Amino acid sequence: MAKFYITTSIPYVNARPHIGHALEFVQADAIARYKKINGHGAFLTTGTDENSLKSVISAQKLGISAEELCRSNSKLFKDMSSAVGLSYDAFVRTSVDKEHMKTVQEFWAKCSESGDIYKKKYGGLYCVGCELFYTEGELIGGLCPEHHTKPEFVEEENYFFRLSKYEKRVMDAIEGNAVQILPQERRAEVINFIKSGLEDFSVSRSVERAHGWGLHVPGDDTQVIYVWFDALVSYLTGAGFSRDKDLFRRLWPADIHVIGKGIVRFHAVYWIAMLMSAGVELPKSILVHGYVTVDGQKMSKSIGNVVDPIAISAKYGQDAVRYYLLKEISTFQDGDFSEKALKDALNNELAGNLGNFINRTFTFIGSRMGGSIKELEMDEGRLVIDEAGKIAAEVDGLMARCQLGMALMKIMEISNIGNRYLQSNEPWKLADVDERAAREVLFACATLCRMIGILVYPFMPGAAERMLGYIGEKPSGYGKAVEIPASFSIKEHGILFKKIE
RNA sequence: AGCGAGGUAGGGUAGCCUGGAGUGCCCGCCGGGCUCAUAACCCGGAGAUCGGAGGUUCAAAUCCUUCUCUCGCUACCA
Repeated sequence: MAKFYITTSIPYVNARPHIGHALEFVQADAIARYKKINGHGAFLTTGTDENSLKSVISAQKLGISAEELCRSNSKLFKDMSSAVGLSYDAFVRTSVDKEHMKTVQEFWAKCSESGDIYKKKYGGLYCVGCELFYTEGELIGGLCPEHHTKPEFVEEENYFFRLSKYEKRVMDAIEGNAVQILPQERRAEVINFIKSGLEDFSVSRSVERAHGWGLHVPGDDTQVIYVWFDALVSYLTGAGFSRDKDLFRRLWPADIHVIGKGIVRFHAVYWIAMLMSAGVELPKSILVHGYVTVDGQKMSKSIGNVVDPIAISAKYGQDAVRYYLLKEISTFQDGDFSEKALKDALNNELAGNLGNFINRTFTFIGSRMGGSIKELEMDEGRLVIDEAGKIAAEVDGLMARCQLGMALMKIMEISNIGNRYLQSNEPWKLADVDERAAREVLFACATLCRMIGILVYPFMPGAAERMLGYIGEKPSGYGKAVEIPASFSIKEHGILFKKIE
């Protein structure tokens, strides 16, 4: 049975979800839905990363327990998932999910059995205020960039992971595209990084330094597992690593990890080596998106321009937000979010162009054709359908390469073709002179509407379902998009996208 | 500093690999048309020395060299 396993990264819970998180969720979801609808039995895992020291510190600042902070913020991420329509199959909460804890410890044990985990003294410049180690380069004038105090040298015995041992094998996996990294620039970055040599890294912290928060190292109560080691393993947890061996065998290896550019190394180097060590198959690809600015500025609390995806979805609708994120923001590069641009996209492109095309077609069939229309010999209509069909094929090709924005742009072209076709043939005039010719135009337009509905489903599932519902259909595989139905019978239809303001 | 990516009309992009009239798309702007439709839609127009300079070529946004500017990565940091 075909399968497709896809993951999002699991966000930290020390802050609320922002539009950047939404971008990643929506990208992953669009790919997952595309696969699902085309018969690939997609399975999507997401979750929240809760075992970080930052959870404790943020909770302290708020005067609540870490458990409470994790619970409430994790819920916000779940809320955001429904707000943007992320159709996940597993949601891993790393601090409460028993399966996850079990998986992490099993995974740790496997790496340990391979002889890749050992104890070593680790010393570094430690800022008591931040409760973090800093590298020389991060300090400003030898002082902590946050607190402007001089960090002290602290030594601690930690467990280390033998990353160095896997240098060559990781390089081979990346260079040989056993693990494919998209886009190419990121792949080059990773290769460059590996070339500079891989050093072992610390995979545990003392319980004191972690404030007792986090998962214990198996057989050592004085140490907790480093958050990265823990968070990455959530991908296995979601797939059923220790819960359901059959499921795991079917799902793993992951087909795509969708991540942000800031965490490429952890996935493309650390994670790959960890999996090698544990004797688990490698993920097939890693899709790296960029960061989102807001009105041209970096999002930050101090500027106060952090965009809340839940609120924005409530205001403009899930489909419009998904449309904007997927089309206006490049799949791979940084992009900008502005509420004005979102509103313009909704009003002009979704309502004006797409929604209006659907509406004028179906309304006309309703008022002049008695609500239904049968296939007939077509001449120009056939050409128009073929032209749109070519675009549909291109969309499929773009999706296969995860070119989401381009694919969506192509779909919108079909709506353009439809509007143009209507305008140049004027069926509202034609119907009085040549009823058959008018029917041909409308039949072709209805075919385009259906095509759009099927193609657009991964991007805007809600709108697609409504669109197809007007003709009594449900979303289906892309192969069906180019079929020409024997007839259309228009059910009641409403306004697909309402303009705002 | 090293490595990587990029600089195309007011803004955002595609085209570059596999040279062939600046070719396309979205937003914005100007003019016209239409009235089936969500004051939507359609057509036309203005606006670019395709970052600068050299070179290869009958021909360069596209290939080569160089300069310049922007951005990313350079280890324990979501």
